[in-house]
Amino acid sequence: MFAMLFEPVREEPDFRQMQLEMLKLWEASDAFGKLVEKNANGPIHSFIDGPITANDSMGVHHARGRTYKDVYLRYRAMQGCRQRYQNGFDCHGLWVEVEVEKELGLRSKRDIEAFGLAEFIRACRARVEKYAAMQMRQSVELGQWMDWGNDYYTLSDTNIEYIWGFLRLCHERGWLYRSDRPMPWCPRCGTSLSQHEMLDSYREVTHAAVFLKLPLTDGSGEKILVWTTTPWTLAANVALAVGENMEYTRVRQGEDVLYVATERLDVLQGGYETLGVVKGRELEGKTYRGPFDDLPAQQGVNHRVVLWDQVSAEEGTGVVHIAPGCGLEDYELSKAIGLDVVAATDEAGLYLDTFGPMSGKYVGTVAPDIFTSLEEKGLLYKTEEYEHRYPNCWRCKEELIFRLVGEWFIGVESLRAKLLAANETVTWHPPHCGARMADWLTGMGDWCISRKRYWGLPLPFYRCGCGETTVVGSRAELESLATEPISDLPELHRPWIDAIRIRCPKCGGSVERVPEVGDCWLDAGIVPFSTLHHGVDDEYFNTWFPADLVVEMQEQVRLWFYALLIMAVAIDGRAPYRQCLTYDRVLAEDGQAMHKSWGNAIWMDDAFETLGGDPVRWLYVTQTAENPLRFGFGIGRDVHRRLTLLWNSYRFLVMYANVDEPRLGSYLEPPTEDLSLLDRWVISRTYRTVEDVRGALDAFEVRRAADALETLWTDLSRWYIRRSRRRMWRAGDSPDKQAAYATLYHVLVTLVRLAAPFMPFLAEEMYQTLVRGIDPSAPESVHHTPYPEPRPDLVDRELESAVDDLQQAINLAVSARMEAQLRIRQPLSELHVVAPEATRPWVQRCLNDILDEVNVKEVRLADSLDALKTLRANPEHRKLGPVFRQKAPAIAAAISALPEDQVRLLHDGNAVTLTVDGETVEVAPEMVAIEALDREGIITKAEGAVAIALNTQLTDALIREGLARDIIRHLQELRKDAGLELTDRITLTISGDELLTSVCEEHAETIKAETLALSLTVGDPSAEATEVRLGERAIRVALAKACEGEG
RNA sequence: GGGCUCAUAGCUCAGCUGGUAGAGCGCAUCCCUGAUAAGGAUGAGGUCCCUGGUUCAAGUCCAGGUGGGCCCA
Repeated sequence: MFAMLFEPVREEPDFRQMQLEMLKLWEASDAFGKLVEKNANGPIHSFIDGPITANDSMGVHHARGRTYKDVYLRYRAMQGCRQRYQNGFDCHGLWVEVEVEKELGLRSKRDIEAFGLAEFIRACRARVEKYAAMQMRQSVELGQWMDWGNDYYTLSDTNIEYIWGFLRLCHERGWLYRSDRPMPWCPRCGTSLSQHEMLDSYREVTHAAVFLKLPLTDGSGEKILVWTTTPWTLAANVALAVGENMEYTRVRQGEDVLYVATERLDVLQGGYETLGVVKGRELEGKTYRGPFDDLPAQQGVNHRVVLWDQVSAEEGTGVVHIAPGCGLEDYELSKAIGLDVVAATDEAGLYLDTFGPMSGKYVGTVAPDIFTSLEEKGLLYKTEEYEHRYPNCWRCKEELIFRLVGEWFIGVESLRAKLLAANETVTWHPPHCGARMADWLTGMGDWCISRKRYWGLPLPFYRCGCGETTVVGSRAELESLATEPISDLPELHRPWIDAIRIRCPKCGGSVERVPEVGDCWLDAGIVPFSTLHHGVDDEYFNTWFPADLVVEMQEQVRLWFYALLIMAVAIDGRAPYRQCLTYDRVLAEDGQAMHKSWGNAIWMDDAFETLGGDPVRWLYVTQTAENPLRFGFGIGRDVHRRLTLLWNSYRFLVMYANVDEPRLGSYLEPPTEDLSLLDRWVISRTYRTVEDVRGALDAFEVRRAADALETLWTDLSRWYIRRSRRRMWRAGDSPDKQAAYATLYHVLVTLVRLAAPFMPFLAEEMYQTLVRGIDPSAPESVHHTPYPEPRPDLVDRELESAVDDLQQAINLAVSARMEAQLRIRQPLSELHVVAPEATRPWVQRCLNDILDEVNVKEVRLADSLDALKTLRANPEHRKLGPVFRQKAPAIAAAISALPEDQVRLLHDGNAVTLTVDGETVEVAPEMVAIEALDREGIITKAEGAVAIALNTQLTDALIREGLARDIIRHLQELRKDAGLELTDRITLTISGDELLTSVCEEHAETIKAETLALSLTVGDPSAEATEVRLGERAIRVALAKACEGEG
């Protein structure tokens, strides 16, 4: 037994096992390290990784972006690029705090402080470390080649210091300010939410809305009808707003005279009398008695009617209740026209102690008390259930309130134009994300950067009683300003940082840090600077900044992409990225969103276990990035099946090459000797695919690249291998066989190298077997080989389109056979093929393929099928009538009866002379419509420019040959059942009726050759013979493995 | 209310710069078979969401509308 050429390949691919084996191989050979070394002097390709929140095990939705990232890093690496490969973990923020609170059984900020901040922070850090490690393992399993161990963590002091530097810069430029503003506020979490965090927060809820009548204080006794869906804010009312040009109707209802917008009169309950109408501007300046004027908080407030262009008549009464302490728009209006501002609640959503009997009550449940109070004061008109969209806390689902709080902001107005200009320099894929960014930049408000929480970067702001605010820009600066020498500051986090006080540079007073931490988008946005050593190593920074590529989810446009852009433009003046590739969400298989809490999320580990790494990746890359994508195991099975097709081609080569031990040539250089048209065709297809894949990847159309690959291996399997099987199967050596092997080998290896960035495990497995296994001097890993280069000289589009026509002809012929109910194994006598001018010479050279596939004895190329059809002339009565008048009917009858040779003349454009009723008339071609009919025994079919005619008539010889093929087919089945190897020889003894035995004798040589039989004896087989049924008939067969040396 | 996006075969989706509709899956019928728990062919007469417009020609461009999705307000 000689050594096999290739390591044998298992029958079915096991993608999970392959994944684990290749990971082991890479680890053992330090494949990634060697790649980095190999490309150390290559052209720079700078990719910056968006940090993943290290707060949970990864779900498959994380794999989408990570797959894209890895595809591009591997693609560029195979092009020789030098890259940084730094992965990032996002560490801070409420996400982590909320989970840690759950773990520790804490329910509020008070609980956390009682528990002890230092312990809490340590628990947060521990959670981040735990999940960062898990995510790293999962990412490695996905096949991501990153510089693991050299990851950046946004919790690092370095990252924090870079943000401090940025904040000080903002302060120096006058962008940083603190302001009281009504912020969306979660009473449970005790913090405001940023614009970023408001996403997904609105949901349909039903609230009790109230209509109340507020009396004017001009002595008229008239009242204004007002409506609100947030009754608790009435206690902070300072004004009523009306539309300047809106019309209000004065109505009498019982004791009351009410003002209501004319368009809203239907809100009135019961009958009323119309007294007149006024425009909103006529109401301006009127004063009224507020609903809670008796409260301490309301003392000194001047309640009046104001004009506002945002008042609409679509709901309520056309009069808007204004409480600047409880709503953003209200607050902005108050700033614009100088209204009083009344703050209403504390951190937990409880009324402040200036609210009399309501003090300490929770605003979320106070509505009934409010209604009672209004009722008692005679102000209540009516209440109703009202359904509307209202924001909830994205984390704990508590309904948000708006609360006047002091927060820190970065003013963006002076940056807006620069940001828009910088965005113009970025190439977005898809382009509309650029438009989305521009839209966001145009409408964005100032960036609220403070969070009243614990686990986050500490804002380095120190507000002195003297009015001076100091922004510390670095740890060194902190040390120089500190009141005491800093001896024990383990990290730049709360609570340790809170203990450091600084000396006010202006007055020398001792100042403590503000309690707030920063928005975690500051953490992520600073990454290009903190990881590229900005200001420390300029050469390094300028080498890698801006990034050539950033790949993130679409929703990150407003988030990370935005944070990156604003910080980079502020610090450096340039956009931090050149190309941005975005992708959409991952949905469950049924199109629903995936939610942990809905139980329909799929964890990465489960997906690996069930599908394996490459199928997960392939599922992603074969979908359009910019559209939402469905992920599920049903879809996964489909992907598995498609990849199996590629596996089968690989297995085919290995199996046959191990039998034949052919010379395979270089995997890098396409073969040139003794190539058949089929070989040239598949080589052309391969190199056209090289062009397509590179083109698509360069255009960031990953799906198009993956589709091109899949089409190639489909063509390879369904046509090249299908048509080459017999070339390999043939015994002995021949130039044609060598060419077939060399071609299949080169094409498969090229395909695998092209596919390597997409399916790193399968590609590696195939490369290891096909290349490394027989050539130890080849690169250690497929990922170390250069990405295949285009070879336009080998691409032959004419040949490819000829093969298309050829396949078309074969399909038509097979379809015709189906119609005639003639199975393929039954040989037929002849097939006529019409192919277009351009491809005919090629088709001519491929007639053998047609002979085989259609199983006919002869194929003829024809210009047209007309000669094979019966032509009939049908009279065109409209044309005949005007010319022949009364004779027309007779002439029409004569035309219908024309012999075919005459019809053919007409068909070719000639006139024909007829004798009708003894009279000679001439019929012109346009007077007839020619109809072509299939002749008995011939079926024709046409599609596009290709047509065929199949002769379906059987002869005795054809039938006998068909039987021989049936016999061969069954003998092969018996061979397999007997567990014989491909190359085992056999002996055959067959008995049967006279017809079958004579067929066996007649076709003995063919039967023996096809079944590797050394002998075929017609006679009485032994008792162990198997009966084989052939339709109505049967034969008995004894099949035995031939002994060594026999024959 | 504003911005973006999608609407193509039973299902999931392709269709680049306009030229007589495609793939995979499912289903049905059939074929092939030493790659074989693979592979192939054919089929369902698809209003390419609707209405207008540009054009010799429009899923493909333009306008308006309808219905999903995402986001902003």
